[in-house]
Amino acid sequence: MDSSTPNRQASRSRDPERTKGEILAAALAVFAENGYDGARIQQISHRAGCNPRLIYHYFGSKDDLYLAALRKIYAEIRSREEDLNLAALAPREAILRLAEFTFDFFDGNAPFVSITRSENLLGGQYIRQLPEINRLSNPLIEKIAEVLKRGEGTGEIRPGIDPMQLYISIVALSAHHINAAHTLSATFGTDLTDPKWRQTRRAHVVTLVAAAVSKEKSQS
Amino acid sequence: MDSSTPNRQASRSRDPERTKGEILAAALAVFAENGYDGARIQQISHRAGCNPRLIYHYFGSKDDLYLAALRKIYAEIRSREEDLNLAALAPREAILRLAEFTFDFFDGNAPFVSITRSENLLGGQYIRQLPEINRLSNPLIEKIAEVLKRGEGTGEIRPGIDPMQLYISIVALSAHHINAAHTLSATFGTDLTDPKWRQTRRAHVVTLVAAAVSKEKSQS
DNA sequence: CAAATAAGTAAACGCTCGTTGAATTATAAT
DNA sequence: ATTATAATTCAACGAGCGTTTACTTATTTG
Repeated sequence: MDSSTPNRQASRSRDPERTKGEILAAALAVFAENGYDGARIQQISHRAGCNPRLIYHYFGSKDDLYLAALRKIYAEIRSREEDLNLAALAPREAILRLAEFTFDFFDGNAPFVSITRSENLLGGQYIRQLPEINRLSNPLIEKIAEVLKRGEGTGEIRPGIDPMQLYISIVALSAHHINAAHTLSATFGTDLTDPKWRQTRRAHVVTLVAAAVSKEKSQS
Repeated sequence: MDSSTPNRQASRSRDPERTKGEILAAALAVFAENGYDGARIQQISHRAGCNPRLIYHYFGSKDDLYLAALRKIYAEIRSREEDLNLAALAPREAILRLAEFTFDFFDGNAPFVSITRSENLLGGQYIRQLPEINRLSNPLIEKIAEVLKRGEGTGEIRPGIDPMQLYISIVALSAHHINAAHTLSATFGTDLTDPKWRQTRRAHVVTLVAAAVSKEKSQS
């Protein structure tokens, strides 16, 4: 009706895909900043610039939205993982490249680290509903195993290193100072979020990994 | 016993110290299991076997109770830290002992790991109110620095290792598989909470730290 | 013993938040 | 245009939870 123009704010243009995407992106940010329990539906909808009702229209519930966010960040990791071409590198170089890649990935993806933290706080009850994550992660371990085996053959790499243990160690060294940045910063009186500190940390981690996998020269 | 002297013998129904202690212990467990937001006052009081009102009677608010729990777990770490006598050990042995100690400490203190996780999720807003934690942690770094310096002198330890970076690495290697047990278990299809796996992990971490700090034999 | 004080209880208030019913408006098809 | 469909909005419900008021009961003190 043109007789009574509603004076309310101009309504959103209709673009379900964009709205859906904006909700998911906002959810990712809010869940990352506040965790599952701390995140507010209102906050997410506000950040997405939409009505709270739309979240239920498109995603059903807070749980399902969280699941979608979880699925998204792991999909992103998966796609990045494929960029790694470990088989084409010399064994020792491959491990170092993996360490650098992993460090930089976490360093530039605070939401991933945060949501992972939240999910672990919840006892993994949501990630357990996403069986595809397991299927997509095993190939990486196999690639690492292949690199280690190759390195043992050439004598570059100390034998007996378990690929999954090594990868978890690389993840640990790359993620924990982000995961526990606030408590560690308070504990040691140093700002672990400072880019300079992160740079120093990166060098330390790479050096440590290099020393850990390199074969020692005939310890007598 | 003199009947006129105030006797501290506990009466079943009235024992403020015991009640206070039970509330704090219950709070620790519940905060650890559910995080700050997920923890329920009712749940804590039920676990403590007391009326919810008593939590406010003794601690004031949920925030203050959480602060008390946070203070308690760090006090426990502090007291255990003192058991370490790094200066009395050979440099390389001292580092390995520190790694073992740290690993075992986290392995046996799930509440500490969990509450630390919760605190980081909250942006460190509570630990920032406990400045004593910093004062009590710096001595450890200084001890590590002394050990590393000594090790450089004897040639046992590779020069140039930063003590805080090393300690954070040890913490990372010891804590991350606990912190992220659920997501990593789901990701790799392996139960990281299994005691056998933890045993394997322990050996891997110690070996890795040993290789990382040991001086390489004249790499040309 | 009587008064004072502290421990412990019962019940509800007020607010927040996830969620939903139902109306409204824009877009697409007939 | 008319109709159908789906996107969007509005307002409110109902449950849960931190917190508080007011009360009861035990212990201590003079």
